[in-house]
Amino acid sequence: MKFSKKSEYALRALLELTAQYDRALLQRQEIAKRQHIPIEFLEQILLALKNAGLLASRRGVSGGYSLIKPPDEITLGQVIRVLDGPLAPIGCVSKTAYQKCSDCPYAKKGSCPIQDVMGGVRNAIAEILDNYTLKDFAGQAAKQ
Amino acid sequence: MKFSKKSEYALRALLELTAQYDRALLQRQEIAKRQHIPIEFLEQILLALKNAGLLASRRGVSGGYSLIKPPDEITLGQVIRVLDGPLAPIGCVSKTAYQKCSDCPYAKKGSCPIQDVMGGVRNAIAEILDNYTLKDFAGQAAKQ
DNA sequence: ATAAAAGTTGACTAATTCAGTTTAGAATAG
DNA sequence: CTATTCTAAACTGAATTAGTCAACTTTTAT
Repeated sequence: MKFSKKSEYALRALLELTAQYDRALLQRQEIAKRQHIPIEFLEQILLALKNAGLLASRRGVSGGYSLIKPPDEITLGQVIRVLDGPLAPIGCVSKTAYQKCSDCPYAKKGSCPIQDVMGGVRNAIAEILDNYTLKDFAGQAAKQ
Repeated sequence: MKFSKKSEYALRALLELTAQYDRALLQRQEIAKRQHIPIEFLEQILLALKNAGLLASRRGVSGGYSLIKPPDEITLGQVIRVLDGPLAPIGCVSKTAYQKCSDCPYAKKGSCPIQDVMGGVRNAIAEILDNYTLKDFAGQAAKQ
């Protein structure tokens, strides 16, 4: 029931990119240095975020990465789903990646006690992460 | 961010043991058959639950397993921690198994934006699972 | 034009975890 | 005694995690 290092690094990298929003591009070297993230691993993460439509990048001498949308339009839920997949603790209660359970004896019946409680858990998690934006997130960091 | 099969099977097995509470012992064979769980894998799980002090067992001809406490004194949170470890999505916000983060640049400062939000997530999950007992859980199943 | 900086892509790997199997042993009822 | 049932631990194959490495391609300052 843990988030991966990828998600954690992604959030830390986005903290830097949020602080830099509307200013110059930020290079992966700089992000890696400030957040102590192995640069080659960070690369993979930034690429995934780019492919998910959250970041823009420019190559060449003064290239780098930037947020493609304002920080208050990107939620932590979006970010984590890119790196770690669905938030739901079991497949059969996921809203973004539902998977029916094959071997569960309650699957055929009207309802399932596990689904009931795990559905509640997934909603509680999503309620927080889908309503918490990078702006909120970086606001916390800036207050220090 | 998923629970393991072990946790799921454990909950399903405990559903059977709860229904059987205060009656004869229930054998792993029977549990495996009713819940479609591979019996050798189920064994491991029952053993873990026993070692955690949730089940009693007796060997021999009419042996089997039973709950060691009334169903309303066992929470899903307890069960899941036995099989999957702490509920917290990252180590540094766990209450039952805190681990300080080594490489995070916020670790030394007063507070960390990741800890703030992930602490909220951990509390939301624990709020549900630590207040939901096997009795509640099996009550859902019985209503079908 | 060209070299250097920077991002892109994909393959690779070591360690760990997951899900399950196998084997051997110990307790108990009849 | 012996069949039944739990106990315990080692083992395995597949998948995932957390990186690393090498070989590009693109951009742009000079």
